[in-house]
Amino acid sequence: MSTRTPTSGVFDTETRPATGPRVRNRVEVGDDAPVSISDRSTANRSALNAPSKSGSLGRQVARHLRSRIMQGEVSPGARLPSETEIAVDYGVSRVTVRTAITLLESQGLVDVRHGSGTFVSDFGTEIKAGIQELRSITETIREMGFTPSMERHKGETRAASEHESKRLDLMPGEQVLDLQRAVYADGEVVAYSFDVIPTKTLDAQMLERMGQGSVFEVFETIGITPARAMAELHAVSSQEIAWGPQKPEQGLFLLLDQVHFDKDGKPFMYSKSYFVEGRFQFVILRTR
Amino acid sequence: MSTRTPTSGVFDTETRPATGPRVRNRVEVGDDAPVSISDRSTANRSALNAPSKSGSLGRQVARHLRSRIMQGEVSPGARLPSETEIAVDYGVSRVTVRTAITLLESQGLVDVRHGSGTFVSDFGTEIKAGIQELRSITETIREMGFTPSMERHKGETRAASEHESKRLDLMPGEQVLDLQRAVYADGEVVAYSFDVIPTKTLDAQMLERMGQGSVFEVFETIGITPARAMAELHAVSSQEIAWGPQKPEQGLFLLLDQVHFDKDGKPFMYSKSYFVEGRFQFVILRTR
DNA sequence: ATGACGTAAGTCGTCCTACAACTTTGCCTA
DNA sequence: TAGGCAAAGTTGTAGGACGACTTACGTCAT
Repeated sequence: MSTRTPTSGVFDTETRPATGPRVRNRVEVGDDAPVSISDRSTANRSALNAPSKSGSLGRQVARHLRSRIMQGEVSPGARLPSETEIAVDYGVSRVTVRTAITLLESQGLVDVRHGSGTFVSDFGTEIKAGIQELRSITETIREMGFTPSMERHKGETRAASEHESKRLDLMPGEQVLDLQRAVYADGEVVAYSFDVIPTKTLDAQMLERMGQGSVFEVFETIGITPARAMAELHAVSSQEIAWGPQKPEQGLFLLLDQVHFDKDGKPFMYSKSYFVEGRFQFVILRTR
Repeated sequence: MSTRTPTSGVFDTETRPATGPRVRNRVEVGDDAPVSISDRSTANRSALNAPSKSGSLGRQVARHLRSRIMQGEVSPGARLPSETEIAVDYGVSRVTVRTAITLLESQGLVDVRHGSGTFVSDFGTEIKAGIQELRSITETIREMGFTPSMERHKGETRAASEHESKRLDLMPGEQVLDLQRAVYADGEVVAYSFDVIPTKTLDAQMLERMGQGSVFEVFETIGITPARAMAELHAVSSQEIAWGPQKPEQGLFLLLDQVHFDKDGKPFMYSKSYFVEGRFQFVILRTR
């Protein structure tokens, strides 16, 4: 056996913080001969069924490992089980585990050291507000522990401008939904959002719902899944952007100018998000 | 043989745009038995020696593939050679090629489709100024096709401020090198760089060289390799930042406020880079 | 001639086994 | 006690094999 006894079982580390009750998943695999050293073996194979059905096996494992790390099952700086252990745990090959870990490493979440092990990055868990991960503003606000809300300032259909139709790959003069909203976190305005959405793929009912809740939720109901976004960053100083009683005095914003693409590479939304400087912290983990 | 003849040899694709003269790398390996079907075999194995000596083999291959893609050897949307072909070409195993491609995929540079092939992302090549990849400003400028240059405005040692010593994990009052420089691209100022470097790990000679060329090159000579940077983004409007004849009038900047860490997680530099709004395009590819 | 279908080839995804390179620990020796 | 050596553990790379998926092409019935 190990002479170092670093981490023995299924993600329990010596420096583990107070974690919630470990959910033991029933083993319902049954295809390969179970190694079954004791109870704790191929325990997480079944866990890959639930919400992470999509994508390759490696991606599924990556997603699952990621959520476990984010939930604090392993404290930053602590070592993960060896690749072999994880492979046995999930009932997959070591190759699959490696692709998963490579993915996590490229996201800056873990730190792989040759001959030593894979460690949870010291920052890793802080990057929740990171830009590079594609998630909606409200989602990000919620993850940061605030309560997000929206106020619709404008919502009408009009012809797309030349610039917009170029970005969205539209014919000139095509109709778009012009959505202007203020984004709040705990009642304080943090951003002004200007979204432009082609109406050709939407019916009247959809148009109405767009104004209300999360835009992305509506897209999901019609089978459009955001896969990528091409974003530009700019500093903007202007009095023409904000409105309302909480309009910031100095008019200084960080602009996220981006086009959203679905999984087929088709653009489906063009949005300009003006973040009030100082109210919203953008953190990026840059890696080699 | 292939009945489809998609791409045959070493990265030549049917839809390739007008690329510059293909630089054929001399084969100067000599350690492993050359397969040598003709000229075009294990051609790129040697290419991994030159500037990309560091990191695992997979990373080296990734770096090399990346530069080839960036140079336009394959046009966006076109297919890369199969993993097997690339493996033979570089004289490495398919496993290594896969880790390389996984890396490129996570950076949004390529798009892997099961059963079909690996394709260069439509955006991919536009991300040259991407933030998430950790590279020096001068390096980025050079990759964009401009000629970078620097002008040192200030370079003196002083005691670290409280804020700086907190970021750099220093004792209060410790000495730091305060470096203030203007960054030019083709003679036009694009950024103002404020770097703070603890002097305890540097001797007098190093301090002098810091002001001259690339800061990162000096760090490399003393064995410090930048591995990560934790960056914050801000919009700044101020007249106190720039200097010189090209000082921008409106004083609007995009601030990249970042701490650099080496591979051991130790901070070794704190820098504020003020990019003149409009002169430098920040593009981020956001992925799920 | 044309359209649907099956087939075959190509490519990525996963698995297995083995070994090399590296790191850490701990014991052994001088 | 200090130094070095050996062993065990871990990640990196290799080679071969097969499954899953995609695409092009030829065949066959209409």
